[in-house]
Order: sequence, then C-alpha cells, then structure tokens
Amino acid sequence: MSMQKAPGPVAVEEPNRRTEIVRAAGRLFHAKGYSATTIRDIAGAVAMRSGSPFYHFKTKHDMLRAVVLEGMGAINAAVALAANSGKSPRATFEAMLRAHLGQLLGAEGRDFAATLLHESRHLDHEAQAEVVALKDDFEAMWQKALRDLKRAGLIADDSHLARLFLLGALNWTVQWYRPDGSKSIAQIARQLANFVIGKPRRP
Amino acid sequence: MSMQKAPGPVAVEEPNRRTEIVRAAGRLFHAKGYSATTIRDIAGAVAMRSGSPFYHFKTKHDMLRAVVLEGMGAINAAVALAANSGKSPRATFEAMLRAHLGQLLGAEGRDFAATLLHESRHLDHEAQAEVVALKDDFEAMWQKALRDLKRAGLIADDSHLARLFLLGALNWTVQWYRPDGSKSIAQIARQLANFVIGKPRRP
DNA sequence: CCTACCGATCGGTAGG
DNA sequence: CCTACCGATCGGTAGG
Repeated sequence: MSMQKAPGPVAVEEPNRRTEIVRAAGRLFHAKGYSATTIRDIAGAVAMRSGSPFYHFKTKHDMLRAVVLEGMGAINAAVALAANSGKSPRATFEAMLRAHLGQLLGAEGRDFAATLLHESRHLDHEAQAEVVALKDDFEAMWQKALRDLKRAGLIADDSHLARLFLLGALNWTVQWYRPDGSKSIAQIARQLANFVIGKPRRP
Repeated sequence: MSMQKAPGPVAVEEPNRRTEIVRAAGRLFHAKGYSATTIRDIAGAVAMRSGSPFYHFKTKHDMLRAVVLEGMGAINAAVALAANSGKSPRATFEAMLRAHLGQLLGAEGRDFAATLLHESRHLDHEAQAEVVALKDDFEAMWQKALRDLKRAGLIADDSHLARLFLLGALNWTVQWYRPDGSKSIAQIARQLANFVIGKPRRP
C-alpha cells in the first residue's frame, strides 16, 4: 500500500524495513504493552528517528493491527497444519497442542501471539472484527478436535465450555512459561493432553 | 498514612473517598489498562479535579498497587474460606472454584481481580514482591486441593503443571465470561470440576 | 527516511 | 480538595 515508489534518498536496499518494524513493535508491545510503548521506542529499536516509522505505517494503531494479524495468522496456520495431519484423534490433538504452544512460547511467534492475546482490545472496532473473523475459524478447529476425541471415547465433555477451559490452560502458559525452565514445549503439550484425556490406555 | 489531619476546607464528611478512588481506578484499569488510564479519568470518575487524587495517593503507581493488593487479598480470602470448609475433597474443590470465579467474574471483585491478572507488570519490583508473597500462599492452597483430590483417587495428576493448567482455565474465564450469558458462575464451576475430575461416580 | 517541529496531553506540584 | 501551573513526553506532520 505505502511501500516504495521511486528510490528515495536512502531506502530500497533492505527489502523489508516494514517487517523489522512489525517485529520490533511486537517485541515492545509484548514487553511493555501497547499504550506504554512509544513510537520512539519502536523507531529506536530499528535505528530510525522518531518520525520515520510513519513512512511505513500511518498510525501506531496500524502497527498494532499488523502485529496482531500476524500473530493470529501464524497460530492459525500452525494449528491447522497439525489438525490436518491425518493422525489418530489423540495424536492429532497432541500435535495441535504442540503447534499452539510453539507459537505462543517459541521465539519466532511469541511476541505476536502475546500481543494478540493481551493487546487486541486497543484495536478499533474494524480491526477487531478482522481478528474475530479469523478467531472463529480457529475455535472451530479446536471444537472439531474435541468432538473427535469424544467420538473416540477419550473425553466426556466436548462442549463450548470445555473448549474454553482448554484454551485457557493453553493461553495461560504465556504467564508462567520460561524458555530456560525444566519443561520443553513438547513435554507441556504431552502433559496437557494427559490432563485432558487421562493417561493413554488400551480400550 | 495520608488520611485526614485537621478538618481541611472540605473533606472529612465522607469517611472514605480513598476507597472510592481505588474502586474507580480498578474499574478504569480493567476497562482501559493502566497505561491508558489517566489521572484525569480517575479524578473525573469520582468528581474530583485532576490534582486532587494526589491528596490520597502519592503517585498513579500507588493507586495500581492498592488495586492489585485489594484484588489479591480478596481472592485469597475467598478461596481460603472455601478451602477450609471441611467438606469432602470434591466438594471443597468445587467450592474453591466457585469462590475463585466469584472474585474473578462477580461484580464486586472483578475489576480488582482483572487488574491483578493483567496490570501487575506495571508495578515496580518492590510492589511486585508483595504480590508474589501473597500469590505463593494462594498457589499452595490450590496445590493442596489437587493433592487431596489425588489421594482420594479422583485425579491422576496433581503436579505443579496440573495446577498451572487449572489456574489457566480459571483465569482465562475473564476473557470470555459475560454476566448476561447463559451459564452462571456456579454452573461454570461445576462443569470445570467435571472437566478436571470427570463426572462424579460411585467408587 | 531525516530534521524540525507542533498541539495536546500527561503525571505531578505549590500554595492555599 | 481546588486553582493554576510546569516540564516532559507523546503521536503525528511538513518538507525535503
């Protein structure tokens, strides 16, 4: 939309200063929150002067929108991939947990995901509607996963409330997970699967 | 500490303007976040001029501290009461869930609790340490409840991770619960108990 | 993308 | 608790 037009004074060489801004914004929004993050913080993080980010984004709000949509898109894609892996209901479920946690806690995605979870309320109605549309698909995938588990006799409750409990357990990991802690993402996913399903047993 | 001294120009009559400020601050911190909430917002909410809240609190940060400690104290007290009710492990557990959700979602406590959950990071190290100290007790209560459930043969996993999953499911309710929704707090507590334990069956 | 800048707003204070 | 105010900072813009 507002990328390069004609080669300006500097510009062009780096293909994606815009992406760097989004990444820096995500890091800062996650660390300090949207409202407490300053345009000058973001500009400084990518070695720009305070007016320059506005060459790439019209407003600070638009930066938040870019971060949040990036987060929603990434987690959606990751979980969808796991959901369609064609494994058994239990293995599929655990793969989805791993994918979700990977985005939430992994180095590549966590700033976007955390900003999605905690700063979306600062979006205007229009942008929030964009997020909700994507979130609907996302939640449907989880609902289906629970339905499949129930059909396989592995859980007793596949209601909407059950999905909300599950997503709560998942999303809350952001609050306590430490990359240098004693549990890996895969271990957490495994244990959450056991927590929800019970230890695997032969039928 | 900085209450009334001698009867100033106005003051005195209302015993607790300070409490009103804390309540208004909680409401606003919950609705807009700490950083996006202005001293002028808070002052306006209690019909004061912008300089007057500083008669009761030295800084905006101190208001946040008061809100968060109020939230932590209230949820701690409510859950402790349920934990010591002397019922069976299952009934005690469900009562604790109800108490926790009551603070998180009920009209009296939710602004404090939500501010505790989402704005504590804006506290300085000292105030954060105060919160952590109270949180340690709180988490120990939940850990004990899980231990009792396991001893009673009702759950398989009473690890720290299980406690974190449970508290995630609980605390995430703030994100989706609507007072005018179809489920009451007691119903949500009951269903979460079933989700964790499984439907009640005779041994 | 930088320089230079603007109007608005913010947390907080002095002095009563 | 109000009036009057201050210095600092903020998001954003013009003009190159």
